[in-house]
Amino acid sequence: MRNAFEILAERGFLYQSTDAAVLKDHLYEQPVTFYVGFDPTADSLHIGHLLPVMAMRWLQQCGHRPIALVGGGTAMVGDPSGKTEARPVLSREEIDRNAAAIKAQLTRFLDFSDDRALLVNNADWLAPLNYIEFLRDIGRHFSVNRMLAAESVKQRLETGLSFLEFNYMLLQAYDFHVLCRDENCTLQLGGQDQWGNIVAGIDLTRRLEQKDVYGITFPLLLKSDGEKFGKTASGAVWLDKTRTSPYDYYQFWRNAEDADVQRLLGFFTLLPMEEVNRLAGLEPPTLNRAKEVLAYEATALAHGEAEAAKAYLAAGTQFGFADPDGAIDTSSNVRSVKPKNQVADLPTHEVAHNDLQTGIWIVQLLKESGLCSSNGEARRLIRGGGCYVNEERVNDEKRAVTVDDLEDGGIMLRAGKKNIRRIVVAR
RNA sequence: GGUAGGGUACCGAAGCGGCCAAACGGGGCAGACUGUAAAUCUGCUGGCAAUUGCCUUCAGUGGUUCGAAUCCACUCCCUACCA
Repeated sequence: MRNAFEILAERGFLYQSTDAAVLKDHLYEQPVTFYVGFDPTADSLHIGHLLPVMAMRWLQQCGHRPIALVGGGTAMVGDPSGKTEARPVLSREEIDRNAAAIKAQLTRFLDFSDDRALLVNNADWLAPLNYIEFLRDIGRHFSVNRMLAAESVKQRLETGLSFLEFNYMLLQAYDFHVLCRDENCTLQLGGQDQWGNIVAGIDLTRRLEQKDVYGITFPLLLKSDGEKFGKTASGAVWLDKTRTSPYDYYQFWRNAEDADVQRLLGFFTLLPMEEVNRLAGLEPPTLNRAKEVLAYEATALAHGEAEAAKAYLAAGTQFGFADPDGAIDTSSNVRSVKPKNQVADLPTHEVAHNDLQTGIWIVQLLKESGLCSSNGEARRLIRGGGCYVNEERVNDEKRAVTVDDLEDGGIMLRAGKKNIRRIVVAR
């Protein structure tokens, strides 16, 4: 079996790590238990969480055991770092509910059977902590001088940070120690901003357990132009299909920029790197095939092959297929999904037959179908020439959509180039 | 606790009694161009109604005024220096 460390390195997951040679050996010698922290602030993961999840998947596939740690304890005190708007303080019930939902999503990526992966909540050990004991047993091991030297703290020092925020490092370090003690966890992974906390955890664990433990950070995922990744007009891209439909999820990946394709294939698909490099090296127009593969594979991981195929066909019917003849070789199953002559399986919006009979005001329909968030926005869209009914531009803000617009049992409503709803009559 | 400076729309940042739904930049959306890409150019960017209108918004509360984001009082929060 190939070494997990090599796989992560080759796919671009490694930003920093503790001594690479030692860590590599460590991952060679035995199955290793490792952990990644997640904030239970919502009942769904989004694309921003996906990089660690994929890394966990690779590690698990190499025989190692993942622990997903939900930061219930830290969520109970709120987030100090967002000084403009503090993260809401969550109750234990909310956290438990969110944790359960997150676990359900992780199940698509990780195998939780027979304790091959764990989900833990740090509230279990953080909440009962006694301040005096914590100071005595844990606080004594931390040097404020060293903490101040940490890059993350240095930056915050410019704008100021509260004592609570300053303490996050101790709490996270404590997490690592607990997991090492109770689950023999010897590796922590996290975003590149977590480096200081991870190192703190390593130091603490070494002192308290006399054990060597390790850390890895991931690169910060940005678009090639330096913009934040994973945000769209309508906010975050969620893994929950009721928040982000599989079609929209597919489209998010399909709309990747040229310059990002290689990295994204490495991170978010399971294709071998030779193939990733080959696909990413395709000449510009056919490079779109690589984006289709990316979108298909990523959607298949999150929602299953059937949903991925549906999204692929729907999007392709709408915008065209990059490689209809299958000339480009790929190991992805997308190659066996053949375009059929059928009504594209687009996100739909139902309307009552009566309403359609009398006619539905286009502005209202745009809003109700979720394409626009207000009537004003819908009007602006129409004024800007971005609204289409059945591929015909709408110029009249007063237009009504009626039964006469039905084609093949539905009405195509489009906002801009890429946002489509198929309006159907509710039965 | 003291002193000084701040809190403006998604973000940054002007405005400092009426012409302010609030300059400018970024972001976002749309149009053109394209490859469902990038870059570029153009328009839009609080809500409701819609040919001149109404409503909500400039940390919060209360006041002065015909009229406040702009003045006053108190409260909350942030930043810096001092203790």
